[in-house]
Amino acid sequence: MTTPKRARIQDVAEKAGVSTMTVSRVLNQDAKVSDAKRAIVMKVVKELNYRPNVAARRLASNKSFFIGLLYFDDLDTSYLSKFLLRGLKVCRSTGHHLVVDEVDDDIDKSLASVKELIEVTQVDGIILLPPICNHPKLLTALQQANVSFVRIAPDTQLNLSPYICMDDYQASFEITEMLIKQGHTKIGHIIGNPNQGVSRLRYQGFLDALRSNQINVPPYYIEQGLFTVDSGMEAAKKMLSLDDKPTAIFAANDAMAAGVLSAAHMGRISVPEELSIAGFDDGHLAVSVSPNLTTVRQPIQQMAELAIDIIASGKFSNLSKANSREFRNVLDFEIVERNSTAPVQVK
Amino acid sequence: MTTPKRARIQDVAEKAGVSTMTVSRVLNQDAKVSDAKRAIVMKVVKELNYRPNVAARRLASNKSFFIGLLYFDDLDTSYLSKFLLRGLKVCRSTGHHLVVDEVDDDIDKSLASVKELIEVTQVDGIILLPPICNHPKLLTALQQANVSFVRIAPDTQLNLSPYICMDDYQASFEITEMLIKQGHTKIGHIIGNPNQGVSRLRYQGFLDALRSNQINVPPYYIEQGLFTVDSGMEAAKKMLSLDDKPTAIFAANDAMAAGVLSAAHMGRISVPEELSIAGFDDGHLAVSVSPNLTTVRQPIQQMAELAIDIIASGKFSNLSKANSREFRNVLDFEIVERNSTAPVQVK
DNA sequence: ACAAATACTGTTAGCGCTATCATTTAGTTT
DNA sequence: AAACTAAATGATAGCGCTAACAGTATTTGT
Repeated sequence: MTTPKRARIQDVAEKAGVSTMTVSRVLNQDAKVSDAKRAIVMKVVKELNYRPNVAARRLASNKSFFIGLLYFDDLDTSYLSKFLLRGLKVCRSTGHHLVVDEVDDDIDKSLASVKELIEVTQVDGIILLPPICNHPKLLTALQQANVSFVRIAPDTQLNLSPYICMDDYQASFEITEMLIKQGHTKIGHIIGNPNQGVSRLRYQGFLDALRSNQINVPPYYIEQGLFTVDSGMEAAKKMLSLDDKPTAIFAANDAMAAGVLSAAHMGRISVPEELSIAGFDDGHLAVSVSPNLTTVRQPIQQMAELAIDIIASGKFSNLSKANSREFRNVLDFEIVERNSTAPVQVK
Repeated sequence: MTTPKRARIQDVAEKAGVSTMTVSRVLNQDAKVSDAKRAIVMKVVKELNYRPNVAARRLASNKSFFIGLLYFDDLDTSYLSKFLLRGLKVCRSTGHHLVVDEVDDDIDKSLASVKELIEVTQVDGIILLPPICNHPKLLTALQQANVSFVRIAPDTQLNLSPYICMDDYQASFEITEMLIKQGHTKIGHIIGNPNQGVSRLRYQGFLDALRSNQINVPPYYIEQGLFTVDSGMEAAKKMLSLDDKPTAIFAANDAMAAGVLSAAHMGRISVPEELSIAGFDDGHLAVSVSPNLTTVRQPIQQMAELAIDIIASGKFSNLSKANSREFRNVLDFEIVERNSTAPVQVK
């Protein structure tokens, strides 16, 4: 019965012929270690398959190793779960612990809950998902509590904290151009919830793609939506009841695109033959409807990794300078072509 | 600048006039404490707003306070995220930490990953979501590793571990009866993935509801599906191309019901006027399609709470006896009526 | 009434790691 | 080369909690 006891820092220290502190320093990226010792320590760590005991480290260092994750209650579960799962995975490797909390419209109650969370868990930092990453009261509260935070896809006060986003404008531009390349000129757009900045960016990208291709669309090809399935359906119903129907509709997210699809079904309009539909997000809804949606894939997992890395590595102090390279992180997106779009049918 | 330092166990002990061990015992539900001392300790804990330091507790008790959560990669994200979010919430209150891992078809690789997880994190227990809670190799591996585990909705080897489920048969029976009460007699059913036991149970509930209402349906009203949107659509296409169409279709999950809906749209069949559709699960898909689906709500959150409680409380030793009350947990479901079902139209 | 079992409470010694400060070594200056 | 500074390393003392055992009070049995 050989119980393969876990190696402790002392075992590593002894085998490497150094003190435990030196091992600790190597493991914590402390600069003050000679390259020679660093190398041998690393070697022994590998050999012994040593992994620091998180609890001991936490106890001794008085850091919580907790990271808060705040999201708004109407956030798409697909977005959330992608972020969460990757986040949990990264946390596992760094020994951190995600503390997830929901924020809702009752802002006072939510603020209280967030404060409680901070106090109880002593989080090392907080990640704010959209759209609450723009909530002024919340941001103020976090600053007052003196907690570091990283925001995902914020659209206001960009100098307030490090943030991670993708280029919504560019993605929107490109997916619109894709429709144009397929021969579409009558392209409609359903704008997202006006409370969220991305709606504006996506709308702008759409407009600019049209302009740079010398295409004009009439005002009734533009509808205001709310990022919900229903709002997309309503908007599409209007457009599709026109005599001069669009041949393609680009909705600012997948949920609204799904709504467009429903409207098309009801109106006996076949997709993609008579109408191409493009969405945005690539959540799981995109492949749950038929036909599957052409859409923009957001790099959610990468965002999660980066966000946690920023907090976990404690890069915050240097990041306060809003100009640091790591302060603004703009990640790449990907356009996913599926069956809801096709070249215009020539009659 | 009064930094409201966190109270330690010693502060509580002193104020309560007892030793730290007594406080510890009270906090850890140890029986051997007099009611009088227990009461005063509790009182002081409240007064001081004392919360045990998780790291210290973990270090001293040599328990990991980690709980593993294993899921299969094609599990509906809505199911997963519901479970996860509630689980994380409960964990926060108990000081535990969820470690989530995905299992896929490559069973050997997955087993290795699970073993690694167990070794690295020293989990106190593992929660298995369906359908992997039935995987023989995995179960064997866990037993060999001597890890406690709780299964959610298992359908084989029920004596192997504590489990939590709902009465799929009964729910299926009731939702079918609901259709019958609405006047439907031509009711179709799409069976779920035959690899998952719940498919059988739901099918059986459907059949028995018909039988107990003296309704007969022809064999071509029953189709085999795979729990996917596509399989539901294909199955529905067949049924809806019959001369003698059903007036209602009950699909064994929401994804297939969404497929039925797509098929109906394509076939220009209006829902619910000409066809009622019922699903099962009440994931977020149920309200993303139009019309929203009538379905069965699974008590996922409750399952998560219970599962974690079982592991966190370490009730395992006594639970080994398969007959213990806490071993088998069957929770209540709820039938959610939405707009995809309606009384039969009289012609 | 006294031994023996039982119920309760306290004492002590770490758990594995890092902060802090003391010490040693290497590098510079004059 | 002595005197000083800076860099690298080590020794020590906990972090806050619980396991293990040692008591002390209470109850039970005979």
